Amino acid sequence: MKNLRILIADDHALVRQGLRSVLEAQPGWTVCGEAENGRQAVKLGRELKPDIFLLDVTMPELNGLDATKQICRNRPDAAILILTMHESDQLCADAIHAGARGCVLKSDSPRQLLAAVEAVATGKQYFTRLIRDMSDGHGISATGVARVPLRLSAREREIVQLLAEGRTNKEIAALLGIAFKTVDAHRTNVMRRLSMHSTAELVRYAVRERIIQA
Amino acid sequence: MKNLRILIADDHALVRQGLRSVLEAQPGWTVCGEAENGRQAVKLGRELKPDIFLLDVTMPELNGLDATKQICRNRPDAAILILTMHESDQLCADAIHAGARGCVLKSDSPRQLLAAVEAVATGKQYFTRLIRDMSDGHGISATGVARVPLRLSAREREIVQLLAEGRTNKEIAALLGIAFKTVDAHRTNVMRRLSMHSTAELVRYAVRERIIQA
DNA sequence: TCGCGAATAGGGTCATTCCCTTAGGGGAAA
DNA sequence: TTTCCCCTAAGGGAATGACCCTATTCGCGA
Repeated sequence: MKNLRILIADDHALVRQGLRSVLEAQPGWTVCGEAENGRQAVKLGRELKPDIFLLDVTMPELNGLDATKQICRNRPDAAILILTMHESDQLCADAIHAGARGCVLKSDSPRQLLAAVEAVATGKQYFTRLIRDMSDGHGISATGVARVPLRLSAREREIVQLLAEGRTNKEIAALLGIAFKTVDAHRTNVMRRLSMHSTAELVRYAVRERIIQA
Repeated sequence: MKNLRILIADDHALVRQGLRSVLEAQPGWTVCGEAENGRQAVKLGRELKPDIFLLDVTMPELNGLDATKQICRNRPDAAILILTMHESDQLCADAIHAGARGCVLKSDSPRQLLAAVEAVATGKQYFTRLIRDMSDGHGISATGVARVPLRLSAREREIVQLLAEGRTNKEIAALLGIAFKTVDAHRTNVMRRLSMHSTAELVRYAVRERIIQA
């Protein structure tokens, strides 16, 4: 692996320290700067011209996604890796749209972070989503490289919302004027696609994806 | 400074790595174990008997404050330092009440973390923010009508957390080493007191009350 | 035109939730 | 000591959810 200069941005100093210690353990890799918000990251990016940007999503003043957009305008070839606490399909989609090449979780292992940095440095994409059972084969490969973030159809979204609001299949069927079994089918489909096994997980998904408010 | 053995608990691997690199840079200090949730921290604490516990607040299965209470029962002399993302007077008060000796923010500098560890190791307290005077009334509404705060007991909160994480009564019973019917009783009690009628509502409650993260 | 996927509907089976009642022991507070 | 709350536990029963199937209709786009 060639030499790499990396800029890290996270509002938590202790997290920055963790990232630095993981990244600088690789020969040839250096953390050329630290930012504690998105605005600082954009500014330092112009000055230091790093090879890689590693940006936390939630930062004061300017968040990671908006920072990504600005950095992409300044430096279209920049390799930007988004760092997030919660896994979210919507976030992955937003990150791609903003111009990021990848997405890593704070709960991922140092090894996964290194793999992600190496991937985006060589022009590839890297998304550490859990590997999901997607029968169309357009899902996520075993290497963690994603093609298409998972999306729900409008109907599925509607039903997930009602489920997450605490309604039963039967109530939803009555509300929507469809059969109980149809509601059950939608629920089953969604849960299988998302690799979930309980209502609780579905509710948390709905909150994460802003389908409902907690 | 004498030798110190430290146990760290945080659900984010990259944060653990950061804490480790900061702590182990001190001569004589070692991180003797890592836990990714509160339950694991309690278990490892019994086995490894560390001098210091460094516990994140928000963790799956068992949060840092409830873990603190359990560790204090096992090892009354343990020095427990709470790690949190958001600064909050209420949290500091809760941490003291649970038995912690200090509170550090993830946005604090490595230097502050080291100072905090050194303080609690020598029997002192360390809080990065002052604690608000908590003498003002609790449980009485503005109209003067005594209101039951609908607070959950520690055991109930523990079970609500596990339920909201998607576990079944049976799984929780196995995890806590109690009877399935006891878990069911706790769940039923909580839901009746909170006027809830479904798991979904319970999950949303848990998210609102920050018992779990979405 | 053909194929695909979404939405609809119905079949069955087994596990789980939800709600009721009752009850003993322990600890804290009065 | 007595009272009260919490944790523990159990039995029973109705309702619901979780997870398998297959199948038809419809609209969109290759």
